[in-house]
Amino acid sequence: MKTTGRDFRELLEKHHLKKTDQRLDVLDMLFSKEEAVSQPALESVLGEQINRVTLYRILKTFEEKGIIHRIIDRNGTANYAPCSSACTEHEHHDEHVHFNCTACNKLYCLNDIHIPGFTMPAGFKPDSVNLIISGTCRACNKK
Amino acid sequence: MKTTGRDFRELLEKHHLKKTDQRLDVLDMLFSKEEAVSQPALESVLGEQINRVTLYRILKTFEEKGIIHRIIDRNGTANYAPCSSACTEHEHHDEHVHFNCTACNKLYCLNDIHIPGFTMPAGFKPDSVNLIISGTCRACNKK
DNA sequence: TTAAGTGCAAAATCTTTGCAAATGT
DNA sequence: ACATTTGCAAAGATTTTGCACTTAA
Repeated sequence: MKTTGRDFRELLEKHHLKKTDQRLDVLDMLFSKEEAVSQPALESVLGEQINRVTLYRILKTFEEKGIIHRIIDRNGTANYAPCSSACTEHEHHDEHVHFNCTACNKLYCLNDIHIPGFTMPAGFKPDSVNLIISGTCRACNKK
Repeated sequence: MKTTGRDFRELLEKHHLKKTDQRLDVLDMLFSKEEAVSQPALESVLGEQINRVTLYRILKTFEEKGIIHRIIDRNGTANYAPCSSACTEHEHHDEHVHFNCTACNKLYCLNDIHIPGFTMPAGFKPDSVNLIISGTCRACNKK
């Protein structure tokens, strides 16, 4: 069940979730990568160990608890990545930029890029900003 | 078939597409609104007149020709809106900001808001930027 | 022990594909 | 007339739901 150095038991405990092997596997996969992981990727890697339906439910639970956040890429596919520590059950703060590679389709979290404020037209009240830059990533540009 | 003042026949002609009633209906609906129209909305309004499969194909064709562009909203649902005149069959230039209302779920094109440039990490080559601001829109804030 | 979590089957959607019939030019 | 476009049926994919079984606490 646990394969990386990190232990996620206390993370689950903090959110009053039971520490099942399936949940630990999902956390293991999501926290071990630099980039966000697509739902299809999660399915193909964890498919042997976790039922597809269970995976849906785990991802939904984690998102509601503020453990991970969902980013829809330019194809409409769901991708998941760990939340910053500022996220709570009630509000997500993931206002960083994402980079979606048009070649390999990977979705990176660019935590260092700052999103500027925008002046909205009268009557529009902004809550959050979602910014995805498409292009070719470091790995693909080397090929 | 044609219900608004505008006639889209020459638009279709320009792109070497046949002027069918179904296509004119879709153009009619997309060009008559300030905001982008979701695929479900298109289906429910045009469902009597246009087969669901045909709608998929029309939207795909229009997008490929650079007549409309697709915006995936925060739920992963496809929305469509007319392209700016700068769009061609080969390249889309729709780098404006979209506003997705969390109450009514409408997706507005905010053509006046400028997207700034971003400094990318080494190795990442950006092609396009997709920026969606979520919040409550003018209409919903009045309620 | 028992509430929470999982797996399976099946339903409900969503999207694509193949082909025959209809339509625009 | 003929290539394009549409509609239907059906396949494929994705997501949700109900319920019985299992497991963590």
